[in-house]
Amino acid sequence: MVTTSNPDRPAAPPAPAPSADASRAPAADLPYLLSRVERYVTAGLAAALEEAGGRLEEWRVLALLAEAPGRTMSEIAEAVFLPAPSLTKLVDRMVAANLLHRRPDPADRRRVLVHPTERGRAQHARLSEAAAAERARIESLFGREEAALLSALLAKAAAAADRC
Amino acid sequence: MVTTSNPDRPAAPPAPAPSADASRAPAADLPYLLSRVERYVTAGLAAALEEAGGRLEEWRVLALLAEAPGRTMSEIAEAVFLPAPSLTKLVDRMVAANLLHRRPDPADRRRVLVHPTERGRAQHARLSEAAAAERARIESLFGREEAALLSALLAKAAAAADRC
DNA sequence: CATATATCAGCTTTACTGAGATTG
DNA sequence: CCAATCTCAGTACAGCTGATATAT
Repeated sequence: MVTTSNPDRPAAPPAPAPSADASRAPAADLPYLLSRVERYVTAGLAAALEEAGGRLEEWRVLALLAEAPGRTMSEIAEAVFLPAPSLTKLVDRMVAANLLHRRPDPADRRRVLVHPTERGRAQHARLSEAAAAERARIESLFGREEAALLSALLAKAAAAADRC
Repeated sequence: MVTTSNPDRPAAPPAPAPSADASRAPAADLPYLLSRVERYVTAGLAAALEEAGGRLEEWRVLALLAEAPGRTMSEIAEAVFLPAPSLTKLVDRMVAANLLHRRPDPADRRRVLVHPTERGRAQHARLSEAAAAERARIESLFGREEAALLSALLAKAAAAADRC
């Protein structure tokens, strides 16, 4: 060990400061916890979808269009957390795979409306099974009531963020 | 093009299905809401830190080491959500900027223990001011009680995930 | 000898940026 | 003429994978 006369050791590694105010500690603040839980949940969902033969972003696009077909590229990009150029490439691939097709918006021909194909809907149904199973696993892990409360709080937070 | 008699139009774009069970809708499920709120909060935090002259990952490393200096690369990587090779490069840059220094672990010389320098601690203090201001903004936007409840639920969820 | 830690190196993917084309 | 939408091209950065060096 030697300890090398190092003055930088105010806390033990496993339990840093349980008595002090936890609002200062990175492990307890809201942004950090959000990132940590989001990473865990998203990684699990991505793994479940991968095992079912799809990708997370692909499933998000299909789920959005299953809910309401005919969205513009801008709307889709915002909803699936992708920058516009990245979404263009993703949709290119999904069109090539016969999961989507593009159609110019008759009301504003600058826009392109994206629709799922028959195969896209089938893929969405297949992937949604895997997603539902994973969601059930997460809810059971977190606790049904806690998960429901968490969703409600996050929905309120998202709405507040949308209002700016 | 050619309209091609396409039967793909089951729902209207603006209000898809307000009466049906919302558990199926992507906009209401836990993984999606987590990602959405996490993106918003993280983007705001990153912007605040950028304005204060730092980067998000850099601040996370400094905050972790302020709490408990002398962590290994593996521990840091896990805590700041970076793959090991990326963290190596980040620590390289921070060492070059005189924010950190590496020291071989005397107890296990495969390991490297990373410590903040004086300048690193000063940078951490500076960035933490910006982070605290942004956190206060978020808590006020979400509501103090809601934010506190959200943090508590996320902490429980993170603990459950850690237990596997 | 097998395992763990950290780094390196090559490849791939993605994001970012600014430009261009089309339409409103 | 200006703004908005989408796409494209070029650059830079990050991630992934496997390999390497060192130490346990």
